[in-house]
Amino acid sequence: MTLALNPQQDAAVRHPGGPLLVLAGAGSGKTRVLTARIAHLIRERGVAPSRIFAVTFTNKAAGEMRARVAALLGADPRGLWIGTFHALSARLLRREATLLGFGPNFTIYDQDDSESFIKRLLEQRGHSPKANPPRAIHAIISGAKNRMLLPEELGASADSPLERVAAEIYAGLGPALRQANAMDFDDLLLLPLTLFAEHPERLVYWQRRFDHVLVDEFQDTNAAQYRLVKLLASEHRNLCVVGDDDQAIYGWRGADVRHMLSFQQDFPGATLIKLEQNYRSTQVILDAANGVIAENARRLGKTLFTVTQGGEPVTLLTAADERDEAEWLAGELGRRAADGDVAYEGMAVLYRTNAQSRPLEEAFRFRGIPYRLVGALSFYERREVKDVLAYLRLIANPADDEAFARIVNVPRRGIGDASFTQLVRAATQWGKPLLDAARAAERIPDLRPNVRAAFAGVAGLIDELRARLAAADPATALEQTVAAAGYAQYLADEGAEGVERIENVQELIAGAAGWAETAEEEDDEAGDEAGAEGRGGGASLIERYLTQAALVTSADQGTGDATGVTLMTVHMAKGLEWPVVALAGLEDGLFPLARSAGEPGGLEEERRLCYVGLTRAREKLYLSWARTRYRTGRLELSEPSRFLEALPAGALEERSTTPLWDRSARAGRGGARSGRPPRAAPAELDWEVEASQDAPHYAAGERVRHRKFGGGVVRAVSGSGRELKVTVEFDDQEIGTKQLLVAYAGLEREWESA
DNA sequence: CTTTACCGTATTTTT
DNA sequence: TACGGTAAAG
Ligand SMILES: Nc1ncnc2c1ncn2[C@@H]1O[C@H](COP(=O)(O)OP(=O)(O)OP(=O)(O)O)[C@@H](O)[C@H]1O
Repeated sequence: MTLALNPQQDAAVRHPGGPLLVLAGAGSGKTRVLTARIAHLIRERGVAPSRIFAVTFTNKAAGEMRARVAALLGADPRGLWIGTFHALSARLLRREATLLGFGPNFTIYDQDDSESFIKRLLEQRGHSPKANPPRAIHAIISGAKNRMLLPEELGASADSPLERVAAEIYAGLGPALRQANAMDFDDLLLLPLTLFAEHPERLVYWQRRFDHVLVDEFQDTNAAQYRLVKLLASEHRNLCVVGDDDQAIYGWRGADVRHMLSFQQDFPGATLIKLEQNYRSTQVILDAANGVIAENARRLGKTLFTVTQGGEPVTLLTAADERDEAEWLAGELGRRAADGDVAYEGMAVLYRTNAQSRPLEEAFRFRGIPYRLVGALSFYERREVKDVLAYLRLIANPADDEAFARIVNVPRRGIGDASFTQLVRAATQWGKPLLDAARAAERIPDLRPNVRAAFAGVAGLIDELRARLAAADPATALEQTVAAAGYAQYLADEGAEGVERIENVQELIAGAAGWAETAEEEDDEAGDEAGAEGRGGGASLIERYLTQAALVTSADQGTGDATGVTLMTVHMAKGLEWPVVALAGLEDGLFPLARSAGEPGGLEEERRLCYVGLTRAREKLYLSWARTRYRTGRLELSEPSRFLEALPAGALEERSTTPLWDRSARAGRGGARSGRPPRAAPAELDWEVEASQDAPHYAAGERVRHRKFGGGVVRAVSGSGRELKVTVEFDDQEIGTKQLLVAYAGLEREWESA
């Protein structure tokens, strides 16, 4: 099997060696090139899979690329190192942990773990978590780590009290994590660099360990990541990176597009290949995307063409509110599916923020349209899943204080804050992990006997589980743990919600069993490496399972089985494609999101994000915005996104859910040039016309009906034109009396609807 | 120590 | 609106 390639793609795939930068726009086949190149290296150039280090943006992308390489080769590329930076670093660090003062069984702390770890650190150091939200502290520390700043450097540049505290906590965080034998996400990227700096011979080893390094989505590489691949490739210089500066959307996380420029300086003589043919989208879609991105000033400059001329016009929908928007999209996608040209699996609705998913879900459910929500919450972030995994973590790593803190009183054992604080005090004093302190609870002063027994009981439970299950497979270990801890009973006591949680735990166990089946195949490879690296045995199955669980995100899940229309943020859609794509919530303030547009370079990043969203579509693109939207419980009035102004008028088809708001109805008025998005018309005039048509006649005492609040009586009228407000006393006592803007409230006179 | 109730704050995006 | 964290009560 082979992949069709154009000459430029082919040149990149067959590039003999040395630094190679593939710079290309959306849908030009960058990922395809990377895949084909890996297969080419293995098959045509005789490179052993285990000597290739390939970085993808998500675990899912890694899995897919691996599968495609396997299909091209006709055999699984056993031993291939492919994964995200975090996953690959973790794998490397498992083999090098001892040199860095960690055990090979270290735990990986996710954001939740890190935040609550920081919270305990704050409390220990007498800082109030209220005045210093752990979330904010963690964000500051993480930002510093991403910029590769040391605690002292952060402290020196701190100009707010919060930053000062963050610097102090940062200084204590490293040692504390080391004591817990744990690393956070940022450490995974930084510690390999530390290793190489402190142990140059290990750098040499790893430089010789791989012959080729490849990086996908290079534009979203941060400083530590870039440094890592630079170091790994600095001897053989076989570094192939592919990226698109217009799709750099993780600047807020420390990624820096400028690496695309420095690449050619860091690797003099690097080959540059540009791919200019887009194979994904119709001309119409490409024109729309190009129109938007053209407004960015800071670009490397690329051209992009397609042979798929024409195409369906882009539909721009104006909706009254977010429910209206969702209902229209659901109806439209349903209609399209019924027509039979595209299945639900070939459709996606993308949006800027996760909060926007709710009305969409409701609309899809209402119409019975299957959908697949790729949410903010990963399965592994659910409370019950984290609880059970915390037990497993303690089995693997008894020093994992965060895990211990999590389960010490779960299920309830009568251990409260006061007792726990005593335990922490003792552990700190002894310089021991919490589990050790609990085991020695009889030596802790000022504890009630039952609490003492409870501590000893947890410690005994963990010890017993570890003795019995340390070498077991993850599914068995989880199952036995849940049984021994009485966790299922604990959930069952929570009632209806607990039942769902129990199901999730069962799903976790089933998932672990499935994971072990695929993981065992990689096992011989791990054995080989253990020999090659001269470190006895690789990570245990449980350790590897936990690593995977910590690094798997929501984007990686919901892969196969549950099918339907995909709902996800634009960020998570990077690298994906569907025949039909809807980009929803295109309102100023939401997309571009006001908060990020305010930051330096923020608006351009928002625009790139929009470009990413638009270029996910192959055949048909819907864009939509809502005049009003509930945000944080408050009703917001919106203007269409400024990005819509950049759309070429030619192939735009405008729709509106409300005839009154249909611009064609007002087309006769001067000033509204045809084909321009609504924002181009003077907003002031629009609103006045609408308000005067819609709501001239309200009077006190009149019965009205609100789509959300139900029926009520008008008590007062104030303002005029677009400011016209009515005070309505609703029948529902819970709702009470509200003042509403007539222009937006969607009020009806009750007799009209009756 | 546990449960409940209320209040304040928060939603940007994710490894 | 909704969750999480805190305060007060049981
Ligand atoms: N030479 C080719 N012939 C046919 N189809 C191709 C060719 N190259 C790429 N494609 C198709 O174009 C689409 C986009 O390819 P791919 O995902 O590799 O692009 P990309 O540059 O990584 O895109 P993006 O940057 O937007 O994620 C895929 O459906 C792929 O199969």
